[in-house]
Amino acid sequence: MNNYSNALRKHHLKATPQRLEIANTLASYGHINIDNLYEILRKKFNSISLATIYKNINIMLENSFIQEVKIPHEKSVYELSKEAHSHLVCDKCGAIEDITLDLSQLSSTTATNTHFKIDKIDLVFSGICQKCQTL
Amino acid sequence: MNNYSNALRKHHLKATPQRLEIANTLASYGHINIDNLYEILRKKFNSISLATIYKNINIMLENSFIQEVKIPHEKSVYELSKEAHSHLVCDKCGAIEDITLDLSQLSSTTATNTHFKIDKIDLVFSGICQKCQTL
DNA sequence: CTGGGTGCAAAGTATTTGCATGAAC
DNA sequence: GTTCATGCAAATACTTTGCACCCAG
Repeated sequence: MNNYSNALRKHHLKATPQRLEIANTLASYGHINIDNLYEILRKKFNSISLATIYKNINIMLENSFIQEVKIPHEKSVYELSKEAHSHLVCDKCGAIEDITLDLSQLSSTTATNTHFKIDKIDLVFSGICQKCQTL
Repeated sequence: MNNYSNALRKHHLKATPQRLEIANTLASYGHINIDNLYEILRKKFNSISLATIYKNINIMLENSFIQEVKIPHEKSVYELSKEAHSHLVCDKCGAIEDITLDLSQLSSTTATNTHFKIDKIDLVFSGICQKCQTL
């Protein structure tokens, strides 16, 4: 279990026990939505407020400590910031996996064709994971 | 102005004036969120209810007459169903453009590497459109 | 200490539901 | 005629805000 105190402070966030637990939970689950995060944090802090979760998620997003991932037909999930990557979502079990792809070619071709200056690519593959294919 | 009566019926949706106007509005705007759609429809049907908008958007999604597009940091927008394509979003003016890309290579490589059976790809480029670059 | 975070309650916003009426087919 | 859509009002769900108290730095 990593200690995220310094990481939080680097992002101008005080390292409170609630925030450390959010960081640990994101680290161990990979991706999680607000409601699940709240349920998990309640086990450790039985009086934690949903407002605290929202306030922290919002300020962590503003300070780029975490990122939001928008999944088709689902509530947004959140993950710790890391190098750019894409996502795979299983439509059967809901599992979310990260995958690092080289999209530089796609990006530059698209920039040329559209005259957009491209800063970011959000890419989500939906399908059926290996485990669910065999069920 | 296309007539969407038959298209609606093909998707098992009765062709009401409200639905026809939703279809026309989506066609002319390309992409639109719930609130803007409501404001536009109110000009034609001054007593239209927001509940009607929500009910129609939901049933049109279920019947695949329209698709939802999730844009980073924005409310979802909706578009008429058409062949698979990706989106470009301008972070400055909010403009959304369609682009058709051949992602078959990317898709098959990813399927091989992850053992996912991939059904759908949601791809959004964020950046600055040509117009906003010159301002 | 001091600024900022927490928890609670309340407010605000977004979305869905139930039902009576009315329109599509 | 029957089925389903509409509009209204109410209910529910989701998210933010204000404030008193408390903790991290």
